Amino acid sequence: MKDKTKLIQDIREFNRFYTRLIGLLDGHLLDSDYSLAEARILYEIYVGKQISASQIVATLSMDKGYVSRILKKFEKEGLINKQNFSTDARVSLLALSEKGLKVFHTLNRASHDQVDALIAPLAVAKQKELVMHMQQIMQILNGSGK
Amino acid sequence: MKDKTKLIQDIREFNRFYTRLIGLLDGHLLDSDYSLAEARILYEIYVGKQISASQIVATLSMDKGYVSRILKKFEKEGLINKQNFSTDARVSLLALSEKGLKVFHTLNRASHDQVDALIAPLAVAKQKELVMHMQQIMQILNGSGK
DNA sequence: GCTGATTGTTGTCATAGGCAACAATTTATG
DNA sequence: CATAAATTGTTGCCTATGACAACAATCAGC
Repeated sequence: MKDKTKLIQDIREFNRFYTRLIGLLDGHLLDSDYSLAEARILYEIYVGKQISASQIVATLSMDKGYVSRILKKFEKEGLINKQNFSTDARVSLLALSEKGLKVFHTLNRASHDQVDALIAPLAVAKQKELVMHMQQIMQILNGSGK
Repeated sequence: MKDKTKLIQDIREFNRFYTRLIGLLDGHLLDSDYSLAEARILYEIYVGKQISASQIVATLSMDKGYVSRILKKFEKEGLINKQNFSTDARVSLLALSEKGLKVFHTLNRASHDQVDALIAPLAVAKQKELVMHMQQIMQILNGSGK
């Protein structure tokens, strides 16, 4: 069982590597008016279509007070619409407004371009290999690539 | 060139996946007395053996004022030793003290155990596959797996 | 020797974001 | 059915995070 330690060390090396990479991507991205947390929440609302605050809290592992404040800000800026959830009066279902969609697309484009620049130097075959490895990792770690 | 967009989307999905994963690992880890930034700096000093503050700033992409303060705290707590660098009076070379090593090993062990728990459910063959994919990704992205 | 770059320190400040108390509601349990 | 326990979301409070700029000391190049 000695080389289990080696495996773990290798994984942690990758974690450090990817922490740095994501840090660079996210960091440069944030010349926008929105924080990383805000961008992630915006993304969750976008894909969730009709999503509750507690779902966002769960999937992003964020503090519910923090999320509540950000959502309030979004609402004040007119980025989201709230809608009552039929069977539970405590929850509202959130969706992006037109303006919210515009902001999302702006951030989305910037993030897209970041990744584009990252893989631009690679041959297309390498790019495909890269994605394949990523999907394999997701599949191994949680049993689903999607 | 339509499927370059698809590739980029897949990469970004992996980035979100791994952001969440690292967030969970790091988050749970921080029941310690040290912040994530402090742990990362401690790690850099550990592997760098004799490392300067500016090197830490460069490799971790952190603000130099921020790093300076953390190093001052480390020094006050007796975690590191400073040593004059022969050919440049501005820089000090940093190394972990005995106490610093102890703290590092504590954090290191906790981080190790986190990863251990993560891969524990997997068959050994799957664990090896996982590491292989990670190393491939590092190699593709920066031309070196180490 | 002077000018510009580099290393590190410090002051200042905005914000991020955790924690706990709370009201409103829903669910479970007797 | 009534009461207890759990859940959703809001808010107050507070500390740590971490950016930015000004600065002194030193170093490198012309």
